[in-house]
Amino acid sequence: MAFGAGHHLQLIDGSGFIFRAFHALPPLTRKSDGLPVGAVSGFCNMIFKLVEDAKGPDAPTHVAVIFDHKGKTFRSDIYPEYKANRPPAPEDLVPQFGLIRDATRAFNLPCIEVEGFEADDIIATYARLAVEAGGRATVVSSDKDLMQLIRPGVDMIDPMKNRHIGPEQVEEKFGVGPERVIDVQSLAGDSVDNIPGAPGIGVKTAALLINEYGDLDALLERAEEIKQPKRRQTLIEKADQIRLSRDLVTLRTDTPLDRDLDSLEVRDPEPEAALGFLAEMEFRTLTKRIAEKLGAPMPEINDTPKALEDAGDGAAPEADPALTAAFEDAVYEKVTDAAGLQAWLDRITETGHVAVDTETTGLDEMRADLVGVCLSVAPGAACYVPLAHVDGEGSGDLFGGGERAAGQMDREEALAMLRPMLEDPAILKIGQNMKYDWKIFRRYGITVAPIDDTMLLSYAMHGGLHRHGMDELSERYLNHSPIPIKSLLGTGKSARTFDRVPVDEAVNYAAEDADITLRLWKMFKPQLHKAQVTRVYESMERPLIPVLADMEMRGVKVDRDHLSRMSNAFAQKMAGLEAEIQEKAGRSFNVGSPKQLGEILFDEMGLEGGKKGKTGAYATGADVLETLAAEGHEIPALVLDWRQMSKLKSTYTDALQDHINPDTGRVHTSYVISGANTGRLASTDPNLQNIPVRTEEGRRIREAFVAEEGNILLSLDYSQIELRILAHIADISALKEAFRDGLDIHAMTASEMFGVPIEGMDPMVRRQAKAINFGVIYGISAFGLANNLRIPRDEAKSFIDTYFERFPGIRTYMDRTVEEAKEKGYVETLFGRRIHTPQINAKGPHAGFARRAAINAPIQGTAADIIRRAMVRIPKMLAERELPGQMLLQVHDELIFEVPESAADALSDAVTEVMEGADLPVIKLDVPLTVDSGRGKNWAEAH
DNA sequence: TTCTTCACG
DNA sequence: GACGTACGTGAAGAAT
Repeated sequence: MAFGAGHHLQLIDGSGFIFRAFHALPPLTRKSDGLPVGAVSGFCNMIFKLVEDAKGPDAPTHVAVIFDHKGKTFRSDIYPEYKANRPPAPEDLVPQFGLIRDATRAFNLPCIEVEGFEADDIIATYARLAVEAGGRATVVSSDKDLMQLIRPGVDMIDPMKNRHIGPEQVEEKFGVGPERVIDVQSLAGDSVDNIPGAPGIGVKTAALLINEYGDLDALLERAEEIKQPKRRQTLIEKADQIRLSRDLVTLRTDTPLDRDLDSLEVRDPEPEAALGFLAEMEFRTLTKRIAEKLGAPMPEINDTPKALEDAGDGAAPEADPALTAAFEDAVYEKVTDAAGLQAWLDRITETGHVAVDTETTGLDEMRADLVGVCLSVAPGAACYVPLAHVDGEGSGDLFGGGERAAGQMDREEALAMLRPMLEDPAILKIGQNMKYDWKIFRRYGITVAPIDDTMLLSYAMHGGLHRHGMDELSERYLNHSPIPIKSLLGTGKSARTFDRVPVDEAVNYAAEDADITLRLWKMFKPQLHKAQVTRVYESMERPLIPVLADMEMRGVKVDRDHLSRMSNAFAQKMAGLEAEIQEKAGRSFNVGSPKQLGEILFDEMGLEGGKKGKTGAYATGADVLETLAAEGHEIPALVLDWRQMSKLKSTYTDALQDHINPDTGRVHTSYVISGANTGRLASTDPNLQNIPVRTEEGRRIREAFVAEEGNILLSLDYSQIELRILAHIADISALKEAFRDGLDIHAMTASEMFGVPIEGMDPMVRRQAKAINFGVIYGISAFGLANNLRIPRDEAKSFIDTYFERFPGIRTYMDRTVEEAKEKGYVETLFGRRIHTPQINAKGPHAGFARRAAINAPIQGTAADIIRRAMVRIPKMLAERELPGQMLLQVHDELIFEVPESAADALSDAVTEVMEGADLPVIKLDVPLTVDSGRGKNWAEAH
């Protein structure tokens, strides 16, 4: 039945409630892990009360919970300063935004937001629609801005005070009736929202004037008649500003809406979902009350403080049988037409979340084409939408094949249908390695949001225990081995691309991936809080996806000719060296073969110092060859030269040319968010985090990384960030002071250790101190230091002893960290990232590795966290300040930007500010973070 | 597929 | 007492 007379729409101002409840209610945290849930609790109580009260003739027949969409609204376009002086949301409130949306869905209530509009506009629009349809509406809010909506058919309830707001209350507040509220607000302005109004006129005066002249237009027209000179002048001079204020305070009643009134019909809550959520929040009383009300059994609540629980033994958590059961029984549907797809979209709207997976023609997101899309809404319930399969089994050649396969939707039509769902802020899109799918959709003009990523959920919770690929996660947590992609595509020469896989074969593989992703999400998401890594995931993993995707899609311009010229030069030099080496060796052999080289040097030539490794081959690494060269042998020195040329040519000057995208002329790397255990990123295809810099010849490769015409490359890097973090974590006051005073940290260390003055210090002494400083970060050992400094081991040991004597805090830190790892099974960064250390209690040589890794992880990991935090903030900041220029690359402690020359100074200052403050507000380091910068037409100049 | 080597922070 | 080590990565080429 269509919404109309007799129907009653309840519009709940979700966003308004969040802020009011957060500030009005005492702080409340979840017992097991300290997650702030005060506003969530208040919200659930309110919802419960509304449901309770909703009996009898006044009961709402339709209901919706409305939220502000994040980001700017149309009001900022009219007036850029609108809400510009709003401070960011309190740290404890941020995680509750998402939780309250979760709560809404758990209670089976529609959760509505619209990009570019405020919740108030949506409420105003629905209220208008309800009245026009002959029904009525009740606004549930404490926000005075909504009082302008009150009229016959539109009521208001204050959920905080639990009282009705009618014309009398409005009169009390504004001195006028609801229909004149806009006029008063336009004059009085609002300092919270930064609405200017008429200077010097507050609500009292505004009401007086409006009551005297009837309405705002009349007042402005007859402003000359005002007796008080000051007031008169203001109203005449500021008429435009007052009209602008009116545009800002007037709520829009034409907000574009995805859902019509009928779709908001009241649905009964599903006890399982609602109680499950409440139990997860550990609201004992409320869970009990609602369980009774719904006539459902009280779920078990485990609120044992996490610290008391045995954690991190590496064992897989017990799986919910619903998630692991019966992959064989799953029925995967092939969607071939619009009606079929619409049915799935309807299911998704109802569920509020969906697992999404794309199938493409290749692994390079910048070049691969979309072949199909899979969707899953529940375990075992998934579909595949084939879009671009071609016929012709095994005929990727010139003849036959290439015909579009039958029974597929048109790609544009399907994407047009999927787009609203993929961009709907109220529908969560879940992916495994979502950055990949995000980029694919982005190339078709769709920006997927909001998103969750099972790979990153696993990374946040299980970092260090195992890798986070889908096959691994599925086997480990779902006890199911997915269909290998190779069984469809084949391997080697006979491999085909996914579009050549027959549709019916593709359905099961593709849909299974979406199914697995959904099951993993259902298992992982509720565990996030218990693992106490919600903040890590929410602030350093999830928001990084679009940031990195943008960087990768932008790419960096590379000068092919420069690389090509270098390749030729290297080829010539190598040929010369090769001839010389073979001549001196007396026979020809493969200079690139360590095995053959070892045999030449140590067997045929009989050089000393040949050591065989565990595979029985001689070691011929650079350190071995350097020792031999220093003894005066020619071949090792020549081989070292040859190796350098060979490395630079094959890995860089040749390979980078192949990575230049023909469409963009730029190189697009991929960052692996979950690649490194410590929280660092990894860069692949190509790796742009190991472009040479340490040798003169290698550095010239950086000249090939250039800025577009009129732009420059800007490099900003953290100075000594890991040592600063060490100084903070280990609380070494001498180091902290040195950093605060901007001293040369290695010289200072040497001075402290050896009692020599910094002035006129022997560079060798400083070098040794530097090696020790770095060694400490790596979990120092006498052997390693001796190797690095090429000094006897006992000498290295005495250095270390001296160091520990002078800085006893370092040893305390190392012992404490190893102890923590043994006890808990993980170590933590300052921002709460957990790195598991499953090998820490091992015996044998493994133990040493694990020990040093545990010592290093909090230091390297904290540095990685800091730059991640900066990277998440930078694009927002650049957009807010309207600074041109873009972030291109990250190299662990360095960010590289491309920026118009004219904006370089401004961008450099702004980014430096963000980077240097990236530890705030979660923690405040005892040492300053400092950022150095460089710039130039190419990366060599910028570094 | 595994090992060795070497590029980076 | 011997083992065999600096931490974290990815790519190329040879060997298996």
